[in-house]
Formats: sequence, structure tokens, C-alpha cells
Amino acid sequence: MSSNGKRKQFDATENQPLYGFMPRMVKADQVQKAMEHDLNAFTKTPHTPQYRRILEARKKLPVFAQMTEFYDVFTKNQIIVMVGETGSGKTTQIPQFVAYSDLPHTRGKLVACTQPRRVAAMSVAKRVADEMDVPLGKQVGYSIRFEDMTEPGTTFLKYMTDGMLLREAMNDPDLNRYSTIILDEAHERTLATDILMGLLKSLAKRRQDLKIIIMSATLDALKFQKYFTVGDTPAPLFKVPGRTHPVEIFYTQDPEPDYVEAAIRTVLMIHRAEDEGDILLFLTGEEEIEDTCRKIKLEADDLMSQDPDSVGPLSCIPLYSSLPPQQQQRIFDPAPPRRTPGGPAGRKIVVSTNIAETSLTIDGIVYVVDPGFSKQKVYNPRIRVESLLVSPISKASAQQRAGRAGRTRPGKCFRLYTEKDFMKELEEQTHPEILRSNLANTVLELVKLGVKDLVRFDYVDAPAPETLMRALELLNYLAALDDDGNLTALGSMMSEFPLDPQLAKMLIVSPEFKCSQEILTIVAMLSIPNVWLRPNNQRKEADAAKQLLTVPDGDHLTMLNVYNQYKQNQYDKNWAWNNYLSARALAQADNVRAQLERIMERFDIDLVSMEYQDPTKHYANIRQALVCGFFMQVAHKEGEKGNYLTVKDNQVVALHPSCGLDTQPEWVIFNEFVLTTRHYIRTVTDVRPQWLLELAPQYFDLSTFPDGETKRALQRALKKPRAGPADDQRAKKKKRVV
DNA sequence: GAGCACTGC
Repeated sequence: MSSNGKRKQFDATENQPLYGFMPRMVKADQVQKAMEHDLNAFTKTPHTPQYRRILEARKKLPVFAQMTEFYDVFTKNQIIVMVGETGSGKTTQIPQFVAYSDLPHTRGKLVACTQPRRVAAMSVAKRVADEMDVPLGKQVGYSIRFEDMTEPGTTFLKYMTDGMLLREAMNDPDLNRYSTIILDEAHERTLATDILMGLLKSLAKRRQDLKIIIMSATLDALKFQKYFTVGDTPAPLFKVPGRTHPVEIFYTQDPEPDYVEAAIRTVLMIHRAEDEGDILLFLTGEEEIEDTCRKIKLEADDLMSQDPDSVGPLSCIPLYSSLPPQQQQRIFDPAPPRRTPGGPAGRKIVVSTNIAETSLTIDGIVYVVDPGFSKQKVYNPRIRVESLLVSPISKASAQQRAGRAGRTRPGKCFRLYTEKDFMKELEEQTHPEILRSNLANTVLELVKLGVKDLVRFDYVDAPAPETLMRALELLNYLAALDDDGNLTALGSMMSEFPLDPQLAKMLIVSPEFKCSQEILTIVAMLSIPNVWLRPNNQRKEADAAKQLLTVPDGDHLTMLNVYNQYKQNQYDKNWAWNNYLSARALAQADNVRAQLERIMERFDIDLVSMEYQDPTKHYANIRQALVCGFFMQVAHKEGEKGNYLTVKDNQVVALHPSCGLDTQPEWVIFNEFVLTTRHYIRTVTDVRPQWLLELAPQYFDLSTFPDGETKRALQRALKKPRAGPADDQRAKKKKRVV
């Protein structure tokens, strides 16, 4: 159907639900009538009894009252910005409204709605499938990594993660399957959403038939409206009020020197003096949270023994992402009961990281305590280091935290900073992720997407040129881009792997070293959270268990060993538990490994191992393959104090205490740079300087290498005859005895 | 002798 041709009408007979509907010219009264119809508008089958009950609840959502206005704006514009506060119903309703207008099922198209998180995509899709009275995975589905819950040809409304849509765009830059794309939670400014906004802005010009809706929180709307300006006219705004309860905000008179101490004091003050209702306290990390929970419990016990009649019982529950799901569930437990009938009410206190700001909603919270800090990722392109820093939150973030107190009834938020600091010191918005990240991955994706000039790409917020330069430099050294910045065949293949470029490179070259099976495992293990468990009261036991699995040549090899042992023990959860390993993380590694293996097969990359053919060369070959990806993350030992210097960037670093090397080798590659009390390198493997010179000659070109001890050491290595891998093993053993 | 804010492919 051409856009200016005659539009087809659907449902030719008058008694059918979509009678009189014309795509993209649909009005609210038509839709409301169709919703009331005995037959399902999209499947033409009778509704189940629950449909009507759910419909009545939907009608009470604020967004429902503005359906007329929505269709008016949607029909007249290609791109709209929508603002809907919590409880407006935008995420569930707007995509359905769009479906009634686009009628995607009649023209083989889909409506997509992106979410920053997997759980959200899944749970919203389930809810909407119920509302539309269809089975999940049929007309309504979702698509997330490892799980495609859609049926080609049937699904016309698809919830998906933003990253997933970006992946699709890499193979279909015009996103032709979609009639409308909705970017939800755009204010969170994830890397994927930011890149998608740039792509969609230019795609809108090529595809006049594509409609785009940007959904965001109030504060950001104007920025998006301006970004999506057509001619001189900013994108129109469609605004829907939320449905939350008022939250009273309190500030401190003076700045608090110690926010943790102040937080504990405030929580106990609320417990003693305020009405019934649970408390949510925001802190920055695991250790701080566990510590604070202990202190709160001690103080609460004290209070209770002093004054048992006026202070109720209290439970204190930690919440952060690395907690096992079962323990995360505890936040939904009810507050402890009164000790005596008529006695003071019990109270639940949840002490949480930012995970409770966006990802998890706890009902029944009436009091929020906000010290005003969170750990945030920062990137320093000069030394190519991404690290986490405790930093002040933004006003938008503070507002979001306060809102958590008003979900079930009017609440109170105690900010542990002054009102003046809130007004003057806090930034309006948290810096978008694109300004705080290493962009190697993103740049490779953009080049694959056909973006020629990365510096002049139309970003919502442009990253620092130096960050882009660092990314281009890395990709050039990895041979993913040629010297003119064009994508190479290797780079094109690398972009298909859901991995950092270093890891993808390693994987692709691994057959040359006859160890692709092993590198596949190592890459999978590097892609998942830490597998080592270390419970507070069993540290010694956990360390001893780790020691038994450690390979002294390098942490990468230890990871390989852990996975292989897990496999040899039939993926047994009890085996994992007995060895202080996270069964959940290991299962994830297995899942990632299978996905990567499928991509390898698609590209005909050989899956080989020489573990049994030539065990002496086995580890040496793996270490050489590692060098092919990580030759830019090398450190050289300087002096005898355990200090290392990173090559070229000259950062003083030490081996992380979790490192399993039994000696301090002269040269190591590392996976991660950790910035805490000291500079550490984590996940480290012993390598030989000859490998660096042979496998990464452009990077280790001594004629352009900065002068210094590192260069001299490389020059010495160059003069030495190359020792075979077998010799290498023997030399190592000798060293260990000494 | 020390940590893993949170996501995502």
C-alpha cells in the first residue's frame, strides 16, 4: 500500500470489530467500540470472561482518558515525545493504541516497544498479552537475549530490550519489519537507547512510513523534542499525568560529614517517632550495605531492651544485584508482627543500592532515606580506564528516589543534604552512559551500521572526541578497522559477537592456536559475573577451595579449569556449592558459551582443541591466543616490590589480591583495571615478551615505542632466542621450586 | 590482602 494511494478498509461487514478502520486514520471512539466488541479485534475469536474485567481496570488508567488526544497527535506526526509519570499506564497502553492505528497484522508489520531491562520486557509483554486476551508469544511477544518469545507472521506487538533492537538494526538498517518503534524509558539514556535515537532520527527521513514515539520522564522531554525537530518545529509533546501519592521532602539543616552514620541515625529516628510504614534507605555498595544492616540491627536491639513498650520490632534487609534471587525476594516479606497485641507495629527496612531506584519496586514503602550518593561508572580516555566512583546523584535521581515513598500512600523522604546543596550542587540529570563509557564496542557497532563519520554522527549528547579516538585506535590495532577507518572483514565478523572487541578478536583467531574450544570457555567466563563465593563467616574455607582449582600460570586458565571441572561433574549444583562457586553464574557461562558457539558455527570458525594431542603446548597456545586480544592490556614488572607498570600508559598497578599467580611474572596481560584504594589489575595471566612482539608487531613496534624500562626489556627479549613452549613450562617449574 | 552501581547484546 503506497502512502498516497487509496487506503484499504478492514472488516468489510458492519458487525465485525474493525469495521470502518483505516490504517493510521483511526479515532478513539472507533477503538473504544472495538474494545467493547464481543470478538477480539485481532483474532476474531470471542473474548474470554477475564477480558472484560481487565478492560474495566485499564479504563481507569490516566492514559485511557486521553485516547482522543493521543490519536490526534499520533495521526498527524511522524515522531512524538510522550511524557507519562509513574502509574500513567503508558508502557502497557500506548503500544496497544498504536496497534489499533497501524493494524500491523494486516500488512505483515510489527510494533516494537523497547525497554532497558530484560525483566521489564518480559513482564510487560505478559501483562499486555493478558489485556489483549491472547497467549504470550503469539500476537504479543517479547525478544531478549537468549529468549525469543515471538512467532514470525503472528506476532505484531513486540516488547524487546533496547540492545536487541540495536542488534537487529545491524542486519537491517532500515528496520523494515516495523511500522512504529517506541523507545520507552528514554530518560534513562542507556547506551543502546542513545544510539537508537540517533539511528531513528536519520531513518525517519528515509522511511516516511515509520512512526517513532519517545517515552520519557518529564524533565527530559524538552531535550528530546528539540533533538527530533523537523524543520523549525520541535517534536510535539503528548503528556499524561501519573497516579502517585504526595511525598513530603525534608532536608538537613547542615551538610552531614558522614552519610552512613547520618543514615543510620535517621532510620532509627523514623523507627522511634514516625507512624507505621516501611523504610527504604539508599546506599552505594555491597560492603557498605551489609555493614549498615549489622549496625542498624545492633542499635535497634539496644533501643528495644531500653524501651520495649514503645519501640516495635524491626527487620533490616539488604538488597543489591549480586545477591542470589532467593535473598532478593526477602524484600517482599511483610514487616515483623507486633510483639504483643496492641503493642507498637513492626517495621521493615530495606537497605539498597540504586537497584531499587529503577529495576525493583517494593510496595509498602512510606519513608525514603536518601544520602544523595551512588556508585557511577566513569571513563578516563587518557589512561583507557573505566572505573566506579561514589558520586553525588542528580536531581532527577533524587526525585525518582523520593517517588519510591509514594506508591501506596502519602510518604516522606528524608534527604541527608541541605536544600541549598540540592538546588545548587546537584546536576539536573545523571550523565548519559555514552559520556561515561569506553566506546570500543559502540564504535564498532556504529561502523557496522554504516555510520561513516563517527565524530559528526548526530548524537543526543556527543561523547568526548578523545573517547572516540581511543575506540578507533583500539579497533585499528585489532585490525577491525583499516587505517582509513573502514570496517574490515574481520571487524564485520567481530561486530556480530555480543562481546567486547578484544574478546571477539581472541575468539576468531583462536583456531590458529588450536584452542577455540578453550577460548570459547574463557570468553564466556569473562562475560559473566564473578563465580567465586566468599561468605563472610567462611572466608578461609572458600579461599582453600579456590586454591584447589587455581592454575598458577594465570587466572584465565583457572577460569577454564573451573568450567571444565563443573562440566566433568555433570553441571552439578551441589558440586558448585561445595567448591564455593556460584551455580547460577556457571549456568550463565554455559548459556553464553552455547550462544557464542552458534555464532562461531555460523561463520565456519573451527571448533578445535589440542588438550589431548599435545598437552605440553596446550596452555602456552591458549596464552598466545589471549595475547591476540589483550596485547593492549599488558603490564611489566618494575623492581622487586610487586609493582607493575602498564605498557604505554605507565600506570603503576599491583596484582589484585584475588589473583592466583604463584609468582610475579615479568610480563602479564590483564582483563580489568580496578581503581580502589590502590590501582589493581584483575584476572591476570603470565605471558612471554616474544609473543607480544610476534603477535602484535604494530603495537609493539620498538621504533615508535616510548623510551623507558619497558622498551629496554622488550629489546632484551628480542635478542634472546625464542624458547619453545615446553621450555617455558620447565623454566616456570624451576622458578617455583626456588 | 581486597571487592562487584546497574544494565545490555
